[in-house]
Amino acid sequence: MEQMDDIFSGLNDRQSEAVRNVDGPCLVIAGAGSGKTRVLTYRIAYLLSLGVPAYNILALTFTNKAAAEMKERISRLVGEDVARNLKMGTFHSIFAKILRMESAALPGYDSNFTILDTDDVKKQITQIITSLNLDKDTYKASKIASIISKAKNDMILSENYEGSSMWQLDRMNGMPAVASVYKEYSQTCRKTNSMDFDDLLLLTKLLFSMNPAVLEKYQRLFRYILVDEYQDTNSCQYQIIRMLAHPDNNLCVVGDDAQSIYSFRGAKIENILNFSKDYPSYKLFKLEQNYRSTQMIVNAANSLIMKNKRQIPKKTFSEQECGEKIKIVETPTDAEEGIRVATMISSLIDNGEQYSDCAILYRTNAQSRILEEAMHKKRIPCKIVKGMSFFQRKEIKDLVSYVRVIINPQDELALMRIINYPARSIGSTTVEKLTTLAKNYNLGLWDVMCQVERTGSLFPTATKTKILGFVALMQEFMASRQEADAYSLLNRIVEKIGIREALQKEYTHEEAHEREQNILELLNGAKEFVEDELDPESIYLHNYMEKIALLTDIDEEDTENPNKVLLMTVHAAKGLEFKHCFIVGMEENLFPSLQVDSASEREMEEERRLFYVALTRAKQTVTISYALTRRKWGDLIASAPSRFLSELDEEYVDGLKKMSRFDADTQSFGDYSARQGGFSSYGTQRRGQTSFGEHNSFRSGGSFGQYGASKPQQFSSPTRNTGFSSAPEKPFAHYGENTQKQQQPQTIIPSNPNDIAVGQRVLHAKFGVGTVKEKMGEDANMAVIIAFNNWGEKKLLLKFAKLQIVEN
DNA sequence: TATAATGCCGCATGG
DNA sequence: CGGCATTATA
Repeated sequence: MEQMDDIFSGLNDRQSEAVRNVDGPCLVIAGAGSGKTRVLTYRIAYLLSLGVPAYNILALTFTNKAAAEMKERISRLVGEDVARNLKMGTFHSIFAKILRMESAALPGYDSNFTILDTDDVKKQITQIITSLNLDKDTYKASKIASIISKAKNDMILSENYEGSSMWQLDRMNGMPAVASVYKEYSQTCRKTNSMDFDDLLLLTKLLFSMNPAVLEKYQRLFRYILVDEYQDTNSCQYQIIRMLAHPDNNLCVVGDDAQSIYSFRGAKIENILNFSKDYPSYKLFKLEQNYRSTQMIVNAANSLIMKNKRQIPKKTFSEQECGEKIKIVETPTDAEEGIRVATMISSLIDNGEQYSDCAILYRTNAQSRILEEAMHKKRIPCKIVKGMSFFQRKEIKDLVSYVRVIINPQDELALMRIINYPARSIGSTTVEKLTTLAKNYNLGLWDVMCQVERTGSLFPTATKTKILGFVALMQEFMASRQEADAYSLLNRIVEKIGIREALQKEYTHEEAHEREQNILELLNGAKEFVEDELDPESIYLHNYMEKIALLTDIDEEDTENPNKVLLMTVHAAKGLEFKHCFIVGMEENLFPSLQVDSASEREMEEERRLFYVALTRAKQTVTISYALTRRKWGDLIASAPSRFLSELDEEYVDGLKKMSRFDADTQSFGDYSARQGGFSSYGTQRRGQTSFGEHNSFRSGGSFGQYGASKPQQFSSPTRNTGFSSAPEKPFAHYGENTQKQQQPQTIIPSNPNDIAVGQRVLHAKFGVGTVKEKMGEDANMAVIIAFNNWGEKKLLLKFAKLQIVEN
């Protein structure tokens, strides 16, 4: 216990209470940078010190990174020997292990099931859509995949899908056959002994709810449960936790509702908001002191997040230095934005900072390329985190597919991938015949291949020989998978199938070399895995596969120069911290994303939380930038500053005032377009998105004043420099109305703009009724300032505003 | 059957 | 623009 006293001396009072309170339900609201991981690890150490066996403690995280960090920190506290026995890992990995153990209770599955990644799922669904003769334009695989995923997150099984509200929605959207695709997909998964990521959760939920004895076994095993990032749990995870914690409810959930950013994959912020209802005897601990960021950053972030209505009240604060104000930077183009950021980083370096002190955060991965280019231009070493995941690379997927088939021969996605790669003359006609046979005899593709001798004269002898040769090759691997360790077997596979030779043939020298390096890296990973594994029973290929199936990236920092600027999405940055953060692309239709429905408060609040996450990654400085124009699919489009910028309290921000107003008088936007010269060229218009060119239109939502109508708009005037209204004098003066009233768009019969006069009462689709205060500019640039009842004064361009004169 | 050429479509966010 | 799937051609 003396050791424990030391531990407590490193904690503040709140943290210490949260650590000591081990019995019963407990909710720890951990603000950004408040020492969340510290509390979790110390709590586990404390439990161990009380005599709770390690194997009785279950700790669930969302990311491998978080799990690894926690493992390491606990090992340091209690030693590796003890820490090894903790049940700690991501939801997906822990549940996958349980499902393998209990596969006997899962109809259709055995313990060797394959875990499908998103690409596999899409491929599988594409096949099903084709086989059901559905129109692949109406039924887009990615869309269907996300519908099915959503159904699974909401625990709607394929057999119950028909008649559900989702099914009704499909019908309204002209996709009544999603139900059949879902059914067929589930059957295929079972037939091929495969599960997707959602199944790992859903099937665990089903396993427990349908097998009380199994559930009880795990309830007894997991006597103390800790859940990290509870605000990101979905319905499935929530239910499983609830079941497992029963009846003692020694459940400690840690999270921050202000950082809930995963609703797109089913996370329900209600889970954390309603914890008190689910567990009335719960204890609440709020960690509100931020040890990471300057006061300026914490205050600015608070000023933003207070705009969200749905949240647990808390006041985070910092006792660090006051710090510099947040800087806002405007550039004419996205390319220049990158250069500006690079220049700023260079001057930080000149002042003695390290590259690794800096991170560039963006909303979408698509932004990474141009930033990377800018870094290269300015000779700044950088690394894109998760640009393309290691395991997504073609050569790795190919090799992994061999492993998948060796472990699970029913895995047809993998089998199809490798059946003729590297080329072995089993072409598409042959494969087609084989799949037809499989269908007719209701067998797996692999089974048919094994029995190809019995197919009479269907195949030429040469073809039969090829097939049998492949079968023999694979069987040889299968036979040794319990004997040879993962590394030696993988090595043998690489040699025998001749994948390196195939790469040499396929690609140029350099590219082939790079791809070979990736293969070698996978081999190295396997070698490390085998060497590090202490349990001699867990060094086999399926053990390694289990590990990598749930990995999305590989750590390669150890050997390389770690002093690099990191580029990543805000989502990827969650949980990390950097001395200097550059948040780029802070524009309407990018951040907040184009995809979010401006009218949906729920979605907008999540975007705001995402911005909050971005801000709170920084320890010392935050620089936010946006570009006035941006290339998308090669087309130039206009952007307006993000509405979130105006939501930051001016007190903590530099540059808010200087932001581009685009108003008629300054001609600022016109200047840019002239200088860029790009606007006058002809672009193409696709799918309702407009680019500069034939319509000289732009899809920006306009400025703060107009953001209610921020979806891409099409304007038909050749002048574009005045397409934005000016920012309101007091950006937040009318905030309350903005978020609280979801006004129904009103039907507007636009009056002749020439009839609009000062003093007149007018109706606007978004802003409702207001009085015309001032009329300015001339002709096409004619603008009016209108005082709206609920939205304050707005400056609108007459030709776009669609105003209806209201008779008094 | 293998490779080159063309065409289409995508940009959320991730385990 | 760039990746991937389908088609054209040898």
